[in-house]
Amino acid sequence: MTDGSTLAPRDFESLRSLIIERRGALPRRLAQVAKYALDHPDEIAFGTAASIANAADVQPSTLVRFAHQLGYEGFSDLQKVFQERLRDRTTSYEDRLKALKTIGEDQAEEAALLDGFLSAAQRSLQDFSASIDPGTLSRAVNILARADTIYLVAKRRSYPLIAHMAYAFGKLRIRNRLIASPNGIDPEISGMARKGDAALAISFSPYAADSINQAQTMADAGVPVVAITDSAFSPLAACSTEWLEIAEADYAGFRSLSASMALCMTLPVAIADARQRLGLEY
Amino acid sequence: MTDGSTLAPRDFESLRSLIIERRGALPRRLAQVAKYALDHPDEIAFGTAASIANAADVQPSTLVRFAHQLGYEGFSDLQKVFQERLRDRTTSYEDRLKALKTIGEDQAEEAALLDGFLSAAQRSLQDFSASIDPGTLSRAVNILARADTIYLVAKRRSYPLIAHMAYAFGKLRIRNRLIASPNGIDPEISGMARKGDAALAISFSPYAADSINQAQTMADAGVPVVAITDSAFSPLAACSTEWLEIAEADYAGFRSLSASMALCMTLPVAIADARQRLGLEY
DNA sequence: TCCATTGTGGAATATTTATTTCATTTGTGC
DNA sequence: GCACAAATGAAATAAATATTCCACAATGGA
Repeated sequence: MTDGSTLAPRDFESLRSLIIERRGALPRRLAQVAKYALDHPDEIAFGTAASIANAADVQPSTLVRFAHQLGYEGFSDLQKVFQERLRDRTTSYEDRLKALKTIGEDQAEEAALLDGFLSAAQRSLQDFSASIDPGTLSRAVNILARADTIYLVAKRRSYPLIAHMAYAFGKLRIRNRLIASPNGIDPEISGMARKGDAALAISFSPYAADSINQAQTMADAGVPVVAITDSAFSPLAACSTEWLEIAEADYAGFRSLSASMALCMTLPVAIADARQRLGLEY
Repeated sequence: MTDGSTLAPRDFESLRSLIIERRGALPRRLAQVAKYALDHPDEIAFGTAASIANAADVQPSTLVRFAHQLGYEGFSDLQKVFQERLRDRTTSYEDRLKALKTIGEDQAEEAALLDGFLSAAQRSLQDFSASIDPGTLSRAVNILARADTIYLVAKRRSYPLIAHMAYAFGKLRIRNRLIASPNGIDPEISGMARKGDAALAISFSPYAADSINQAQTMADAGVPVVAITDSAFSPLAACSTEWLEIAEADYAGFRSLSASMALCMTLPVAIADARQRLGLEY
């Protein structure tokens, strides 16, 4: 049954090549399945043998034969490859891994790590790009564009993000106040926010208590809070006026910041744009 | 079983809202499933009741109850909604642009900006991944791994990067000193570096004079300097022992930080690894 | 503190789904 | 046109997966 000489590909791209290569030599029904599989990979990933067989106008048993022909244990085994493709619809791991093999032992260690972080970053970008809701983003920008002063809250892991925003806001001449005092007066600073201002808070699990407190303080004072966080159940989402969700991929125990960073670059520019459009100048 | 008053949502977004809305009123295990479902939608789409139950640390029957609670006929019915979400997930640029066209005028503005920053980030990652030299990276890690204290230099645009490194080094218990004093004693701090220490400096064009000076000071004191910069002609490259080149793509006047950030995540982990491998403990 | 109600784990059951088997058909070389 | 091998369809079987059921635990009100 299984074609001993050929190992079944475990990634979609190799499988694709294999199918294209074999296609000509395949009997009628199997060729029909081959065509269908390449034309409707999503169907293969989600469908059942019966539903796919029906859609491709063959018998379920033909699907199993097709899988065997390519060296898989069965149809389910083949199907997994199609599913993987959707799971990490992102980076072609192969190219990367192949590249890694060509360099020396000792160097490979570091390169592999870098690779891990690069692909986590890539994954984050892709996921975020697919999940962002333009309406929420638009409303968030609108809130911040109308603020007199924007108070910036983020600690620990999120701090680099807000540090960048403080920089960008500065360059764009947008009045802002970073709540990160070396002398411990953060609560007092957040206490200065008043109606007409707005706050931008960033916090990911495990949420820094200080961030939550400061955001809450400002929310209580009637200051609209825009939050960037990683879950609908984040305490930050609870006290915010609008919140943007980002789920970053992680690697080696550190979560990527790339998607968040892209968002943090967007906001200042979008706010500056909105102000110009609305004729708001501060 | 089925809650007659509520119709089960047939699209992911509605379902998502429904889950968020109901979450508070749900019993413990069901709430646990709710959280897991929103945090790992892909798992729900592809997994089996058993595998998901295991991952979410509940019983399969709980999944069925959860589905019933929301008005579905069973878990499989609920799962379909999660699958649909992936089926028509648009990933290609064209689809994305189409999507942009279908959303409102005002919202498109912000979405387009975000899209620009996201793709600049992606480009940076790709370019960097292709251009990095594993040998240089390896040597840089080696220098830093042997340092007693690592002095960190970066201002302005590069500051978020070094801020992250200070965080990561801290978590990994790697002694470091961030040269960013609120009271203006940066020159004095960089003067403290001595043989046995090392410096890590980041600067991109236009190079901040302070960064260059401080790096130079330490280099003069015989401290090895690892630099991250954007050109072979950077003044930072001139005074460094090893330097890593990163050319970030830019958009709307702001350069991406994603590739640099990935590198900045890699270094601390790589250094910690190298120390363990070499038996160096500080 | 007790009872009633709701929630939960785990095993039993039902259902769906993949796989194998086998009789029949189709194609190919002689 | 015959014999043989390969391919195919359809049904039987095996495996997997979802669902239900029930005993027990936790919770909240009297």
